[in-house]
Amino acid sequence: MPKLGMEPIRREALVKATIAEIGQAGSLDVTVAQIARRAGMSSALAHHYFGGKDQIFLAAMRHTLSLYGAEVRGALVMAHGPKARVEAIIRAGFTHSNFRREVVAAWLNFYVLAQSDDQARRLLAVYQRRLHSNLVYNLRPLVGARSAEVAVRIAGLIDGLYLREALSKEVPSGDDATRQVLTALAHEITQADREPLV
Amino acid sequence: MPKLGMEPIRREALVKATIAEIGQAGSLDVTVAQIARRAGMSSALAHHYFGGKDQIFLAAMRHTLSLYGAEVRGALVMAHGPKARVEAIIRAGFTHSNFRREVVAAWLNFYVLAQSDDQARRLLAVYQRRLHSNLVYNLRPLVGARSAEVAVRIAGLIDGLYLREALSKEVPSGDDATRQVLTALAHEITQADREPLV
DNA sequence: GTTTTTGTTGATTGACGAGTCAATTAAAAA
DNA sequence: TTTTTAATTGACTCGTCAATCAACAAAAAC
Repeated sequence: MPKLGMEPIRREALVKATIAEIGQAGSLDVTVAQIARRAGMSSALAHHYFGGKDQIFLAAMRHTLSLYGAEVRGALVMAHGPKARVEAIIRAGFTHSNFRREVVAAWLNFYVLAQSDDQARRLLAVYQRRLHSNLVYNLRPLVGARSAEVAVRIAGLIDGLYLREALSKEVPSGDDATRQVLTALAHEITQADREPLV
Repeated sequence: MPKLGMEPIRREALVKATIAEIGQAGSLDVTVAQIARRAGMSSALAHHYFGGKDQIFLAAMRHTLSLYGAEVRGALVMAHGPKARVEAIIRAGFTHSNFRREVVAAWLNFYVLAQSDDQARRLLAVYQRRLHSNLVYNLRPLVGARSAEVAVRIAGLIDGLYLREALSKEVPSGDDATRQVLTALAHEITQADREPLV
């Protein structure tokens, strides 16, 4: 039955199945056979297309990351003005879709992987730098020269609240977290207004 | 050679070895044999005292957690006045010792485990609640009724900055992170001074 | 119509690892 | 002194899993 051009289809199916399996297990403790079965093929085929388990994981991570990136970009095109843009970035991180089991699991295990796997760490750095420069750029009109510093706090707060929300409740509320970050942002802006020359 | 009363000694050695192995691997992907060898005993003995791998991990997590708790408590007794106490809590999270390889690995894998293991999740909740109420209590004189809300932001910022610092650089700087959180705290206090009645 | 290329899998290998158990040692209790 | 109890391990079982490979199927190229 070899229909041609199966490779991209198989790869995508495997990536999705990988994310689903990781989400179900909560860890990277999933076998190639499980992934392949969910993707509707033999484990040998998974090895054939990806070469090894690590490659499959990396591809899954890249996919999760790019979904997040797309979400941020999508939110940004609909936002006009610096404040709306910063708010869009914040909101994008706490979307319902970002709190799905699989996505949380992907992120947490991504962090774990980043300790030992250089490729994972680099991927993470890319995402963080993009988010950071996005924030810095749009914060400048709001908080002036302190922009870079403020961006660190906002980004850190996003990550920290995401982590807490994802782990503490069964049904995470992105709205609570969003409100918290927006409040912090408001403080930063107020602060800037008090020291307009700094 | 059965000297009596070996159990607590063996347990402690196993817990320490577990943390060290997790730190070296960066993940929970360590074998009981590895742990036991590092602790200077056979793997059978590890099973004898702990019953299984999961129990060993849980004990290691509890140990890491209690070390952190002790650090916070130690910092608190030397701090007088609400502001100094809040600052002490913040500083305690970014100590050099908290950025050691093994400790970072323990925390990250703890988060991963908390998704699927109920005991781990409960342990994490305990730590978070303690930190939260500590913050709320000491923040009240500083920010009044907003205390609870502010505590969420401070705690979130601590976690987020810790995560970023631990993963982005090879040599994490607790000082940078501490400064960032203290600045955020200053903003919150300023904000409180502007709305003294709320 | 033959050959090459792409897709596909069952079967197998080789390694590893968690947990068990019977057996050994020596201290302590009786 | 005999017996119980704690400490300890080597050897073994049973299962799992990543990775490989030979072989087969069908479309495309020649």
